Amino acid sequence: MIDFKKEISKLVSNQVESLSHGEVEELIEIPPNYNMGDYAMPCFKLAKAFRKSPNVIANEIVEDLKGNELFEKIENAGPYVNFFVNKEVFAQTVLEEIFTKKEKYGSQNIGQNQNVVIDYSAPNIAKPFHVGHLRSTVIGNSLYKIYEFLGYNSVGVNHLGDWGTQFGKMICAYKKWGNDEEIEKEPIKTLHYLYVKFHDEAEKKPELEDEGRLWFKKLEEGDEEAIKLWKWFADLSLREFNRIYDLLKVKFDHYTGESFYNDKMDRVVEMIKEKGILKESEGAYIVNLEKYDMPPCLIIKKDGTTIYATRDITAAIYRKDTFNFAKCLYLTDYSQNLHFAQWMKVIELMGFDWANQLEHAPFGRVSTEQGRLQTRKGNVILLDELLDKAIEKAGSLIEEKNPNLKDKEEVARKVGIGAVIYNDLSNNKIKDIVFNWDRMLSFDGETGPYVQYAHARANSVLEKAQFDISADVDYSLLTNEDTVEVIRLLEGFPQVVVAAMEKNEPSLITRHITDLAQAFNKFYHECPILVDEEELKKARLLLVFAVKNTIKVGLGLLGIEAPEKM
RNA sequence: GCACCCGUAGCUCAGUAGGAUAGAGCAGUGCCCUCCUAAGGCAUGUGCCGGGGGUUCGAAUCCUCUCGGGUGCGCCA
Repeated sequence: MIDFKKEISKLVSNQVESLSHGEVEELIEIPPNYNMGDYAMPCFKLAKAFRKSPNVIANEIVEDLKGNELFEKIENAGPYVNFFVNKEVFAQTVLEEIFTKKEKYGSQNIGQNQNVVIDYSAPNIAKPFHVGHLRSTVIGNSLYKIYEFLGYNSVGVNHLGDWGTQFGKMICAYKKWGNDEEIEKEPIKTLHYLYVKFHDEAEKKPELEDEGRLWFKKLEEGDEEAIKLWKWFADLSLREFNRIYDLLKVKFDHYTGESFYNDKMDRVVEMIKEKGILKESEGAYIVNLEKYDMPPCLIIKKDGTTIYATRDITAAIYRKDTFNFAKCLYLTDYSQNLHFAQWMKVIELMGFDWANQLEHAPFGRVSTEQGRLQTRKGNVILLDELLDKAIEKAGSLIEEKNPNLKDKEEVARKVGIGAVIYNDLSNNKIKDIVFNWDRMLSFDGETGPYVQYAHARANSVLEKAQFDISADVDYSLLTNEDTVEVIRLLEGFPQVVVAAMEKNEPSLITRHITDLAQAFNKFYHECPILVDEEELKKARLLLVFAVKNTIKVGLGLLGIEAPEKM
């Protein structure tokens, strides 16, 4: 595949001796408007070195570059040199590449099989799975696929919140008010009700708190009854979580939650102590981080028990030992920024040279118009409810628009879920989200269904054509503006995937395939595909194939399915 | 109080390793289905880019101050 940017750098650096390849490549940009060319090079920065005005320099470069077959025109526009690529060559290089690579278009072996551990989702046992948890789940799932696509070996870890004082409280509440039948019927709802009730009661009778802590102590000491109940709660919760993961098509390689590290923390605390950085303070043990402008990292609480930082440090060491990762990524909301900065600094202070391979990728928080999501106060939007509503809406739209569709239920699931995932992956992840049902269930404009629809349309044309697609077409037929715009977006896709990985930002892909769908819809409207002229039909079908293929790859990287029909 | 993040059109947001006239979608209005899926396309208006100052040939983008919102700051995770 010809890289036009590189070709320009080559040309210019050959002409202008004092400039290297790389230097030129950094200067090249894409003009705000295509009537100014496909690529442009501003000459301001050369003005000083050459002691000439940028306009004169641009003009001279243009004179030197005349007559290159890759470009139909190289023009001087004030201080800019504008490059217009040869559209035929451009179409050929892009479409041949896609036709050859197909579902691998955009993939690369950047990772060289190195392991990347991705820690995502991590819901709390016995608590409802609400829209707040959705973000970590879908962002992590998407990054999992993106890293794989770029040649890494992704390891997905669900670091379940399955340990802590809260489980002592749960057991206590269960012993007092629990009913097995109700729990089996609606596990999380009932368990969560018990948990809330416990807190309400504890406000009146504080001694309940002690009782809860006692049960947690029993749990930590391996008390048979406590363990049995804890395990029961965990199994019930997981069963419900898995229903959601199945709907979302999200998978994990490991479900090693917090409890997994119980017997591994002593050794790590010992290591911190040996390094001489563990200090006693106010009855607890900390690592002082004053030097790094951070509050201390708490390792051991006053009562001798561990805390989540201890578990995170332990888990990181375990993961390094087990997977020898090149990178370990954590997807949580930004309220944990300080926590991650602290314990990662501790890893560094422990002398682990891989500390810089740990990376926290924070995202924004979800709230409702009523304010923050609070499970305890009932201000939650449950994920099952959201997913069900989205699927239901997709279903009724199918009834309305395409009642003869096959596999209606399956398509409704793909479209409904697609809308929800897309919604979460469409903006920069750091932005907060105020949940809004109308927005979430909108299927028009920049939405998942819009992109899926473009894909289904493309597929439909290909099916109707009954034609063996080939890359042996007359590329001079693919040079009108609506067509070229589509090809430009196809061409840009691989770089966007890389950027999405580098910034841990799936939304870059979301935006790009939305633009592609948009350009395709326009092309579809303007340029009839199944025309009588065989050569034109053949050429356009190749383009349609390339679009369908690229949208499908892009959606796949987001964890969104692409129905063939909808 | 200190630290970090966010502030762009009525709403939701792109654009921020400085570059040419700041872009989409939604909402509103008006067109387009004898034509490959109208979940679509086309047209139409809107911007002290929160505000002041600075750096620069050039700032939504960098620096600084300031205002508004969010988050965090020792025994929850």
